Amino acid sequence: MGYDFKSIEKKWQKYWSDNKVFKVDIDKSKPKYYVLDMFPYPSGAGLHVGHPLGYIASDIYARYKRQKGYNVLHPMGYDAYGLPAEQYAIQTGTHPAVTTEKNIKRYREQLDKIGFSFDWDREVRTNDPKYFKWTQWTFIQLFKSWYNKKTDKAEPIDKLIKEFGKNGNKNIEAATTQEDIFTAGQWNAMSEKEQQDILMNYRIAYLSETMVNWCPALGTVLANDEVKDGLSERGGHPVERKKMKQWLLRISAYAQRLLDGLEKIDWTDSLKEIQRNWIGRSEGASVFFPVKNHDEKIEIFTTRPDTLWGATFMVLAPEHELVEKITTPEQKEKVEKYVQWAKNRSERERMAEVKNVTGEFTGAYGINPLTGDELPIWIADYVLSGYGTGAIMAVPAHDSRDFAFAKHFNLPIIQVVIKEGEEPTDPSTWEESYDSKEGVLINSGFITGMKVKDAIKAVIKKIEEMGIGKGTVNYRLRDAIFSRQRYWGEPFPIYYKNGIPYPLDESELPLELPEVDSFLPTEDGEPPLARAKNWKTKEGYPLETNTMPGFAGSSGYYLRYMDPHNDKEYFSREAVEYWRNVDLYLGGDEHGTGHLIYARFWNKFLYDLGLAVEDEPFMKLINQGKIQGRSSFVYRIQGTNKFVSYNLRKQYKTQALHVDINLVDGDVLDLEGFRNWLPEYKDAEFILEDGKYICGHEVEKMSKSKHNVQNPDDLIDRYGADTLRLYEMFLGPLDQDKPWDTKGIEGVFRFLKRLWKLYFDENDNLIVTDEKATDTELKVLHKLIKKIEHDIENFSFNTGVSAFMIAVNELSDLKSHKKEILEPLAITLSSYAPHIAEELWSALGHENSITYAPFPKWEEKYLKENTFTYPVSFNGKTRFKLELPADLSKEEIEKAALEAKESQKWLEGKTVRKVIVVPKRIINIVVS
RNA sequence: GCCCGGAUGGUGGAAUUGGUAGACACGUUGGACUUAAAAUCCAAUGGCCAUUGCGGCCGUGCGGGUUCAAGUCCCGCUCCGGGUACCA
Repeated sequence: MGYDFKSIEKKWQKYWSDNKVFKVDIDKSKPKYYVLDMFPYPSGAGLHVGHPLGYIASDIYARYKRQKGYNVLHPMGYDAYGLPAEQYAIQTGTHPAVTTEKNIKRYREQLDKIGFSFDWDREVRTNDPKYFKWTQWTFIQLFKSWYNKKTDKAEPIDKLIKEFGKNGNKNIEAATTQEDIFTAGQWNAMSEKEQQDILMNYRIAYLSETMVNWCPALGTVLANDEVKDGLSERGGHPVERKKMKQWLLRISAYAQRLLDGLEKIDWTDSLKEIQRNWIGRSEGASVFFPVKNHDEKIEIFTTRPDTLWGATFMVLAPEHELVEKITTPEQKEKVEKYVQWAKNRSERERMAEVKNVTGEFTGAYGINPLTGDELPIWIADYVLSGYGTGAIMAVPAHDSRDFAFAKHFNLPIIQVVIKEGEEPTDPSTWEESYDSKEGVLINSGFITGMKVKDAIKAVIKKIEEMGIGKGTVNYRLRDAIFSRQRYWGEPFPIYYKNGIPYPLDESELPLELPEVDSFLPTEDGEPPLARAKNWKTKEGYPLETNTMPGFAGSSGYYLRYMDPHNDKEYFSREAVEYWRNVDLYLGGDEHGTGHLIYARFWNKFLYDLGLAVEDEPFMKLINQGKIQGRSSFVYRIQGTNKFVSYNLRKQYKTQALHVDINLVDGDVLDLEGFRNWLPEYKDAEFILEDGKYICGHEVEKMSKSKHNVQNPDDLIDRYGADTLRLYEMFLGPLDQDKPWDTKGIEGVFRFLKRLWKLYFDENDNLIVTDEKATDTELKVLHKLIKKIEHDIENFSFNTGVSAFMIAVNELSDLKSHKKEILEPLAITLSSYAPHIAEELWSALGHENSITYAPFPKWEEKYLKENTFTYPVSFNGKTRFKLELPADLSKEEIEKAALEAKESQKWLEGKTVRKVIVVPKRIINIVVS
């Protein structure tokens, strides 16, 4: 029978599940360790081999940590809301809950076959009312909170209301869109509606009329991170800018904390960089420019206040509120036309035409508050309404965009910064602007001669003294649009009374989705929930018809895992104080600007509320690379049904067609299988080479349409889960993208069969003995333990697998069948290949699972080498090898090397200049 | 454009962080076992030259440099992948 993986894996999977081997509870006698995989969306297509890659790695780590004595929390669940199930519902009428349930079932079956050590008792699903109750609850807290800049945290809105009643808002420093100052008297005199409108400007979850990314094809708005290149990330549909009333989360209030938090977490530099760019902090100054013959002032933002003397014009975003007021009658028509044109352009058009310079003169002039110069005010869509103040001073000499604009419209260019030691030149002859912050100021009043950095500080100080501006920091990070005009998501716990939104009482939660007759928007463009009958509170007030976006449910799930069945609170104090936060988080880096920002924000908010106990949710994060597909191709001679083998294809005019990789074995096509694959190939003819049809191949994305999807079930069927686990790890470094090549899996399968043979003979008799192990055997074992420990801790799983192979090869050569060696070997292997390890463990007479067997300790004494084989080089070139006792001194080594008979040939007629000896490394003899 | 990664045999990849380049596998070739195949085992396998023996030369995308010694460090490129995109 030999290594019968099928029965072994079935047996142990059942054992783990029946005995709840991986169930964990709070155990204060042990240190905790929290290993988490990114929340999967259960898609209808099921898993392909790329999906479990991260799960296998995290599972190895979780199992290893258990053996190192940690109490390991390793849960799994489902991010169950999502567009695919809803799109399917629209097409077929099948309720998304039904589709989702079905997909989850399939997903679970696939996961179970791989032998993961999840504590399934902690499973959560975002569409489960017991779960989303707390998503809704958090939303209510966000609604009832404001961000106090003085304490730098979220605080209850009630406190703010009291303060308004006492002192108005003059003493409040908040993250807010409220600009007008009011007194307590004014506040108390306001109507309920007026008060609520003002509070809305402070709430962290707030309703606002803003420009949104509207995707007509999906019938919903999208968050910034859900739009890529002007198209929706899901489905690739065009996205427009549209002004709509939407729920938003005031994540911008947390921009600085999100930035600072990156310093203390162990993520890859590239991911931190992605987040830093997304947050986009820039320091500069805001300066007020009076408008000639108007009372209005234009506030501009600049990172280069030192270049104020180089400003030659101003530019407003077409949407800027002052455009209408300041435009002169003569320019009115042109300006209106431009504004209209800019407004109607789609996001994609705008982005595609970035290099085209467009704009219009308003006829108005701004006044440079430092120089008194009059600057023509233009509008142009290269200035964005959403960033800074939507207005700039243009310094064409030192900003490439202003430069292009000035060139195009023939506006003056004045140089005010120069590289040290250079002479000024005429900017009108320049090919490009000088944007660098390196340099010295010229033609700039009191800052002339200063270095840029000092000049910036000096100007900020000056404008602050003059009261015409101040140093400010701007962030690119925008508030997150939090409502979707879709059905399949969490309903908002919000109702409207006289048009004013109010949160439901917490006792009303969870608010479940209503039944609807169709999953499409209504005829008047209302979201699907508007179709529901009786979508109102028991008092009869209408409920919010938007639903929450995908990231709502996935932003706090790691906290819920700590205490998933708690129906009184999100999670208990006790649970969060024990589990705290995620120690190791594994997933793809495509979540850099989405989930990973939102979850950090969500966590910080809960931290401010005193619920979360750590202000960063994910301490260490590893991005697993993607597994790419390896596509196979056949070459059809154009216009025929004849296929020519790869190496002969050049002789014909051919067309390369994807062929199902299951019909190809080592690039050789299964001709019969191919003919039966699709009806059109039934009568296919072939031109063979050496009697075979050789296919071409290419590495590309794994996808159904490319017929290169490898699904794990087939491989498990043929080789078993342990082989699959080992092979996925063996493919290469975890964080690198790598192509999938099924061929190599044979190698790890052979390894497991060889391993098996260390324990059993051909007749399945256990051949493990109690004989004392030799030093050589012990060295093999301890070398392995040391290496595996090191590799797991460094997430170098691929080299770990080869270490196992080396050890098993060596033990096979030694014909080693000793328990003293083979028992620790089984434990060491058990995190990688848990099924076979359990089987071996039980064959060795153990009755408990290997899961909690302590990880063996390696000992230095077994690793000692008596001799070392030195590579001896001459002038850096290795010439021969010399075995010497390991404990020789440098001088003795040098002597031995020079005296070795192989050395003579290289020393002949040469002078020894120098001998470099690095003990246990190398000997290098320099001759000339 | 800007910001990150990366480039090592026919293939996936290793290399204790400056110290024997190509571990471990796949593939290929040859051999053993077998009536045969599968499975298994053994051997060879970076390139070129030599092969009568030793052996020699070249070699980690390209060009320079530092060093006794460079895949690894520095400078300058090329190509590939990812992120971002008028963010003032």
